[in-house]
Amino acid sequence: MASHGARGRSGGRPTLEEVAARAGVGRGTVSRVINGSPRVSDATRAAVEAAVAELGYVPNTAARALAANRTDAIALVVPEPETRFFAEPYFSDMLKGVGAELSDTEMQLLLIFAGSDKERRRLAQYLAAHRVDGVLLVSVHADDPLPDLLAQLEIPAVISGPRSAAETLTSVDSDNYGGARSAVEHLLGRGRGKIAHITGRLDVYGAQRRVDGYRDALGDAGHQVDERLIEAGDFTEEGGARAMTMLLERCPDLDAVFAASDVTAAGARQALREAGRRIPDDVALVGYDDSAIARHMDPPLTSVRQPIEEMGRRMIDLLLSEIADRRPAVSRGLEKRQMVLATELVTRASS
Amino acid sequence: MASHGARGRSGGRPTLEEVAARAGVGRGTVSRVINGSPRVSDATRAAVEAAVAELGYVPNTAARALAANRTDAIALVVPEPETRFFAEPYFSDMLKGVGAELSDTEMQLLLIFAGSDKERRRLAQYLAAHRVDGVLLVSVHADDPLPDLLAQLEIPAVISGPRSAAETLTSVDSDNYGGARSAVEHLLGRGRGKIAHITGRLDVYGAQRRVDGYRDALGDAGHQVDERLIEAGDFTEEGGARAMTMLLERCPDLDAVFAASDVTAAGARQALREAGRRIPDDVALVGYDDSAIARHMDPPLTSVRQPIEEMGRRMIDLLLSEIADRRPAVSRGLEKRQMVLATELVTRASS
DNA sequence: ATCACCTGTGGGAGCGCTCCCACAGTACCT
DNA sequence: AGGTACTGTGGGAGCGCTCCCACAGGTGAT
Repeated sequence: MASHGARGRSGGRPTLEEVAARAGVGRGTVSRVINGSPRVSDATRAAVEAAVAELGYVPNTAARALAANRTDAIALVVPEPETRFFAEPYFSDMLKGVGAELSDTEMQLLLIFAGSDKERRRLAQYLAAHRVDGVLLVSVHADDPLPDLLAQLEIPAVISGPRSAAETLTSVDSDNYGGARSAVEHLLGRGRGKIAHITGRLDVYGAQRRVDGYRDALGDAGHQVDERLIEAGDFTEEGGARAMTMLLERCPDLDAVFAASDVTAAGARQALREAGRRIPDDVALVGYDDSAIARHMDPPLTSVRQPIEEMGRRMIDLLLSEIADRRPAVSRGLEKRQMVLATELVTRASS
Repeated sequence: MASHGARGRSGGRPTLEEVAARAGVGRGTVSRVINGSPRVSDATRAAVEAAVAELGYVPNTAARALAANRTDAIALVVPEPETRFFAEPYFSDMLKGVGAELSDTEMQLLLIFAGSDKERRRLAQYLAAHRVDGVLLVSVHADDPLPDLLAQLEIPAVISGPRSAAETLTSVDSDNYGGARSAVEHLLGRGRGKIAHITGRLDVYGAQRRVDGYRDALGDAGHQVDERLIEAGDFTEEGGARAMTMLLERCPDLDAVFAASDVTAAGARQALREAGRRIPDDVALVGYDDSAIARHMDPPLTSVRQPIEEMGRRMIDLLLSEIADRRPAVSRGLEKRQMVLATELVTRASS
């Protein structure tokens, strides 16, 4: 009831027109002020700002979007079935970075799930309707058609984790190669000689890069890479346990394992226990992600930490600049659009 | 280039007007069809649908929002500094539920962080501008002004975790009282007699309810509640360790601990180890949340699982029905608007 | 004085929808 | 025959902005 009374005054929230009347200026001038145009005299600007404050004016997004043909919104597209992405710390950390970087802009963040076919069709409609100014893509598989759709629709997009070395989209990634190297070098430095590697899903580019880092770290240290010490995992605990079992069978004398994720390491630990190997006395173990699991494992797990929050921030930076570039029709050309951020090895009792 | 050719035809994406022309009907009729109005003949409907399909028409959200004064968007407001919420499994599970329930509606999901003051001011503006049709509120403290703001603006809202027994907002919660009871009853059933409780932050209503459940479970089993066996924690690992240390000092003969969260239990486990107590032989341990930590703890932790994904789904259900209720001006009155979902005890080796 | 060219400003047109009034057509009463 | 009451449809008005053209008034060159 109270609200009805309040609305009665002028029929709801103040409009730009009412602000103009109050400030004694035209509609165009108010628009210029709230959009930060420099072509307004100081006196006028002050008058408009006062009127805005007095009326508590807030621009109507829908009207603005309709008139200006932009949405001031970006979408974070999440491939839901990919539970790996939802796992701690990835998703929450990235969201923190994204949120932080977005907080001093006017941009909205839309969360879109693209797991099921139905959801994907809906997403395609969204994009076709240009309901967002830009898209953040995470955890995309090599054969996903989404990036091409985005390119075709000319929608600015940034991908986290490029699909391959030849990624065409702007991308942000952590240094999987360097991270793997640092893990292996750490183990070598601890005097370990027979270091095994349980890989991630090899259709994920980052997992491949970790294998590359593993190989090169060994090679550069003068070790011959023993293919029998490499076993494919899939980022899951079961996969880690399975791989570890096979490795122990093949090479009972291994003295260290570098796993492509903490969850994988947890599975490996299980298998090692069951085989009666002590960690780190018999076998040193290193994981990847520095998740809660690593901190709480027994013994606590040495792990490679990715700057995920920072990645989220950088993705927003790049996306916003792509959006800005596109607005004045002429793109600013080919800058360096593949960003790689350093990782950090967090040493704990497992190695 | 291809896309430019396609756009050239009529200057961009097809509009409702173009669909109308193509189908040989008026604008209003097309609007009725795409909004599912029953007042359209079957023949006309078919013609319009054909035209929509041929042109690949997708309604312009901005125009619709402007004309209809609704946004078809809801906001999930996240109090960011509250890292507890971001922790696994809470956030990701809830998001899964929310996403699933939203996937067969036209609603968009906006993620809004309301951590810093700046972000909160921005949020207030959002809400004042009615840029969303409804709000999902999670992890709200007793003294948060946000719920009142929402009520004042008459924006439909659903809260997860009521602020008190007298919560006025529609809420969805898990049965904290029952969950705690089941944990304590389980320990009693295992023959434990001196069961301690490390609480959560007591300014969180759910934490209070867990204390209530703990007390009543003991009382109903004919045990006198020993106040010295209750120690306040804060949902953190350090808090759990601190509380455990104090409990051991005060009551060295305790034989079980019910912790208000898995993280708290992890801290308690640390303190128990350092005091030389074996789990579960000397002291049984039960946590709350059934997080990754519980599964990977050594020994694996018995824990109370909350149906968080289900909570997300129910929140959306309730919110959508509130939004729908509000549309035809007359509210459908006071149904049961406080929903409580059952928990489940997951038994593992720690108890 | 005339012209050119700035800066600052007002306001019309139009973005693509929804809402609602008007009205033709049909059906069924009195 | 005239009334009343539907159903289905067309299209004007208007949502609150941005864009852009027009124009007033100032400044400095010719």
